[in-house]
Amino acid sequence: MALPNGPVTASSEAEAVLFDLVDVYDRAYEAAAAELSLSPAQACLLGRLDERRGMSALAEELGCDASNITQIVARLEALGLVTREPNPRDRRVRLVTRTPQGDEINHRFAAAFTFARTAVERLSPDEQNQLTALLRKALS
Amino acid sequence: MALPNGPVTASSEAEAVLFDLVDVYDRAYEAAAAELSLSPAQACLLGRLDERRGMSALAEELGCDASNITQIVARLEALGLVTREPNPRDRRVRLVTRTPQGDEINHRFAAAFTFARTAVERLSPDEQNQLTALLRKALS
DNA sequence: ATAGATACTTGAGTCCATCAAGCAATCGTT
DNA sequence: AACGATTGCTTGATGGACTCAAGTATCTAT
Repeated sequence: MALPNGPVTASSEAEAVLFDLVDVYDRAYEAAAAELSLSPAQACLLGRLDERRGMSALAEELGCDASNITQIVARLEALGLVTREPNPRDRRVRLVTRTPQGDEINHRFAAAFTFARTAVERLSPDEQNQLTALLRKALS
Repeated sequence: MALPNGPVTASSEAEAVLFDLVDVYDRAYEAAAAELSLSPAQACLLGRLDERRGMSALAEELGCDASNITQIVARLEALGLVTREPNPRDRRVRLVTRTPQGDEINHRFAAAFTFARTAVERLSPDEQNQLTALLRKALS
């Protein structure tokens, strides 16, 4: 389990609840990945492959170094969840695609990561809209 | 930068905003730590030392293995931010304490991690209460 | 006094992450 | 068409976080 990203001292109740949320969310994500023997990074990457993508596109999207993607994709490939095919239109690019097995695992991961969904579902539709509006404002 | 913990597909707008929040929060935490040349785990641990604690207390509080704490504390000690003193009442225990320098760094980290604070401050007091209530309900 | 629990460390192994260096393919310019 | 620069990716090295298994020292309970 990754250590939580807690504030040193919360300056308000809202801030404390925010921290709780982030912590529980991250742990739930990690736990869901672990159920399928994936690391969070692997689960994340697998989830971004609804369309095939080049490695640098993934690196940019995920905000990390390309060589990091190389490693993670290599492990996913070794697990049979992903393939790397050359792009005929630009032979520098290697297109990453989920295998059928990768689709299956990705689907099961989506089912296992219930946290965000069930949290939202504890709220009425009205409350969901309020929450969305408040968070959007807080994030702006 | 750690890869984000995004849901495979968001089932609602609220869920998508939740994910955004977590992602931005985590990145801000990491960036604040990086400003002080700390890893997120180091910043987190340093923040838990307002009172001195034994290693296993820290491990339990943070939800990880004791040997992980040993390592992180060793690095913080090498940086001069923390000391390990034997507990005279139980010589198995090694009490971890922030040094004055550790206090200073911890204080600067708290100042650097503005994300949660400023996000909350974009809301009126009323809205802050609403948000707190909604998140509490969602987390229950 | 001894057996068992507790606190911590060490060592080995995996993964994530970053940086520097390198190769191959493409692009832009002339 | 050819050259240099850029782009896409990989490799190798390094470091931190994390886990597990094994080990030592101390404490507790009987």
